[in-house]
Amino acid sequence: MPELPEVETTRRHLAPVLEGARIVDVTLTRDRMARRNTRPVDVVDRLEGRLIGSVGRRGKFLLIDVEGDLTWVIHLGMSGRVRIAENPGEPRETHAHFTATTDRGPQVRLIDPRTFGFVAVFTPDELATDSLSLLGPDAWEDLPKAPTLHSRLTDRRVPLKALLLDQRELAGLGNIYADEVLFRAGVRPDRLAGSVTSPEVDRLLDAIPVVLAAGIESGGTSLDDLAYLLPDGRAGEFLSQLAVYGRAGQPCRRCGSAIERVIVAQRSSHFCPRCQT
DNA sequence: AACGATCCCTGTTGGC
DNA sequence: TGCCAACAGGGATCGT
Repeated sequence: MPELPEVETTRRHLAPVLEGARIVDVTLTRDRMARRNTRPVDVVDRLEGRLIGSVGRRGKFLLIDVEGDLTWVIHLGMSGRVRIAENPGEPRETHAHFTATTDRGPQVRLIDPRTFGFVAVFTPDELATDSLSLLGPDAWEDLPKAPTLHSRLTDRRVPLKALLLDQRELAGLGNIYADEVLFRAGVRPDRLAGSVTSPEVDRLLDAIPVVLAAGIESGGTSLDDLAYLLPDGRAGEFLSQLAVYGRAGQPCRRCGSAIERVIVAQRSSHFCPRCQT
């Protein structure tokens, strides 16, 4: 599941390929992938022939500056990945629904079997009215200070994990890294947000950059063959470092207790019953 | 307003 | 072996 570390890894691969390049051809073979634009054809028309500026990221969204005051948005959803084909002649992958060819040769492809991801090209007005504008601070670049986060938690009756997953509160954490952060902070995912103490807030804010840095350093988490891969086709290597996600029944790496799995906020959640309270 | 539930989509998995 | 229901989940949307 592409989360902040996977999207950041993708961004770092895309930047040298796209920045300063001109898009010479765009193909969209599945309209659903462009559903955020009023007309899917806008994605093609607004990219073709245009010069690309900086490749940025906010939360799990890639935000790419395009000549003409446009913003090219890519979201990977749950099964999306970017593939950089050095030669546009390379056979098109199954589920490669969108391609953009640069004047330098390489081709950027968006592959997404479940099509929960999307690609859009927004004018400033469209960007401002899209739900993108509701995104909270980026968990990597713009992590809030303890008093700010604590004030967002007080009086909230949702499970803490639900709040960590809410992209309007904090942008970037998904199901895997939320579980990993909660383990490192020693807090259960089903704890009510309003019950989190000051020391626990401090531990959460300490844990977030550590977990995200490790994920980025490893190139993200590739769960299986279907899942996320780096734009060069390699697998991310964070899977082997996961403390709790996907480890139900296995011994906690810290205390040896069996990792438990429960449903919180309609998502599978993994935690150590002894290390997390 | 806050919160929970449901839906979208399809490859994979597990039960019979 | 083959069939099929259940499952995975980010985010939008709807109901309470």
